Amino acid sequence: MPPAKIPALGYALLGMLQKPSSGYDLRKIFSSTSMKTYSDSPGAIYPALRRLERDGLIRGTVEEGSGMRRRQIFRLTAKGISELRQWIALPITREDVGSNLKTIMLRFAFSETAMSADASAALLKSLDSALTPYLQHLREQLPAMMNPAVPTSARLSLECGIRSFESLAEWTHYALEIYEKKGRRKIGDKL
Amino acid sequence: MPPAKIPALGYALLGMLQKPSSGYDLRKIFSSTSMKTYSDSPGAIYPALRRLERDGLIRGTVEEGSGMRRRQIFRLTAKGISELRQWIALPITREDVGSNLKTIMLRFAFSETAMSADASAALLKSLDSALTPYLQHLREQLPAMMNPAVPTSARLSLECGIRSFESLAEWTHYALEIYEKKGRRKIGDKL
DNA sequence: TATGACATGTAATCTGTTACATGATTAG
DNA sequence: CTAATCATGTAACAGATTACATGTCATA
Repeated sequence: MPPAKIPALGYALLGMLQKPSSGYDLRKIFSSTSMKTYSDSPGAIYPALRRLERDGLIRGTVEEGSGMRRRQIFRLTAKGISELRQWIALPITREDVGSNLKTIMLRFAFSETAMSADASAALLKSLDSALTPYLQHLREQLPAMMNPAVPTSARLSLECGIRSFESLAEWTHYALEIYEKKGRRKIGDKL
Repeated sequence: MPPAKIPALGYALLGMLQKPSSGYDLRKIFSSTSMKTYSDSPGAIYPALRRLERDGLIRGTVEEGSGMRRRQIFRLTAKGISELRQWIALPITREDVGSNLKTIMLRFAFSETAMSADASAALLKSLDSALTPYLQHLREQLPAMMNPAVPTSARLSLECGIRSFESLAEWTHYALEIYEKKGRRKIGDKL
């Protein structure tokens, strides 16, 4: 079996399955949070779960509690955990920042429980490195937009992008500080 | 023919076709800008153009310049222009802010040329109205994340979202100010 | 016991991705 | 002339959306 390409929805499911859940549980969580971007329709989630099970990344067991409705609980297999970790730890490129930001944030959100606080901090550093050249690239496009022939709304759209990535860079530094403090506290505890 | 659902890629093409272009031109623009989110592969763009033509929203004419390669130039039809305008002017809901932000920004970027500066300002006001309750909803989730059982990375992800929407709200006000200044200047010119 | 919410799914359709194919034109 | 690039596409496939289908359990 070659590595098998898993779409974003699949990884979102893997990440959520760090806590064993039924398809219905997952759907509820997806539709009530921003994860609904990855789809919250049964026609997407159930087939995706079946594919993950087919590929040996999760395993479902039918729960037979007395007086309970039939529910199938899915759990990560060892293979599923390692696939999830490998996906989280993927290096972040300039292109990712532009097109897969949501996925990057999802990886970060999962990183601490699936791996460690150190892995979370490493992801943030990787993001910061990708962010710097990306922001520079955006800023370089600004002078061309100052041409009066370019409509104001097009220039403002670019400015919106620049601001949002600046804000993301600030958050990255803020988040890194928190992990650094945590690290120091942990060392302090040992003394 | 019922209104015919047009996917995001279709609207992105309609917007870009405010300037008549060939499929190849469009592909180049898409792959060199952030529009690549809507796909830059020929297998998506050419079929999408054909669908738009089938629905009477654009019309292609083969260009026969001497010593030029065969190129088909697509233009918006009257129906295409009105479909584009109607899409741009769609009201913005709280849900849109969470899941279709990219599309909203695309609509804004097109708004001034396809409609007017007034329409751009109206879109910004609509965005601002949707943003306020959405931000409130995000902020309400924060206390639950302060529970030490919740991993830091999950809380930080939420904070990232809050910050990015705060920054978007600031940009909205900044952009609105610019349109208001423009409006005053226009009135001043008439005096 | 009937109504509605729970839990799971399927089928038709559409769109996008990937990878390949084709001819025409320009550069070396 | 031949290699690259321009400009246009096609075919096979995977995945998502929408809408519907099924049975189970709680409650009124």
